[in-house]
Amino acid sequence: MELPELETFSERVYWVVAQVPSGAVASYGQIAHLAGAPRAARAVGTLMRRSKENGHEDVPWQRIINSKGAIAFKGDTLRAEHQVRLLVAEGVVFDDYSCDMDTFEWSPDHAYWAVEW
DNA sequence: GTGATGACACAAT
DNA sequence: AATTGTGCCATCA
Repeated sequence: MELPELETFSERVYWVVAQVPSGAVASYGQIAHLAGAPRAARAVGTLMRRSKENGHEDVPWQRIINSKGAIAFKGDTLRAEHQVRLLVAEGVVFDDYSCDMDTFEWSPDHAYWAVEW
């Protein structure tokens, strides 16, 4: 695949997230880093929450969790359970709203991840 | 332009 | 292990 030339941070984030394969997960911080803003993990969370209304209904938002391997918004039980269901269906093993990052965290394996946006 | 808001991350309790 | 405090930063109002 080719590295697209995306202007805005949000577009780059959505593109990176789209690269995460089924059966794997990635942290907000990892996505922020790959999108060129290493410390913008928090902003990535905002973008995942709003992905649908931003016109990115197809991005696998459910694969983005926090750095500890847990669902980020335990407050919203309904939504959290939905996310876990989706991930389990993809083969990720969850226990008490969290999974083992050593096993399931996505490892980007292409050289172009080193390029600068 | 300015300040408030989070699906974060990390260190210190 | 769980909670609290700080830093962060793209969005939104």
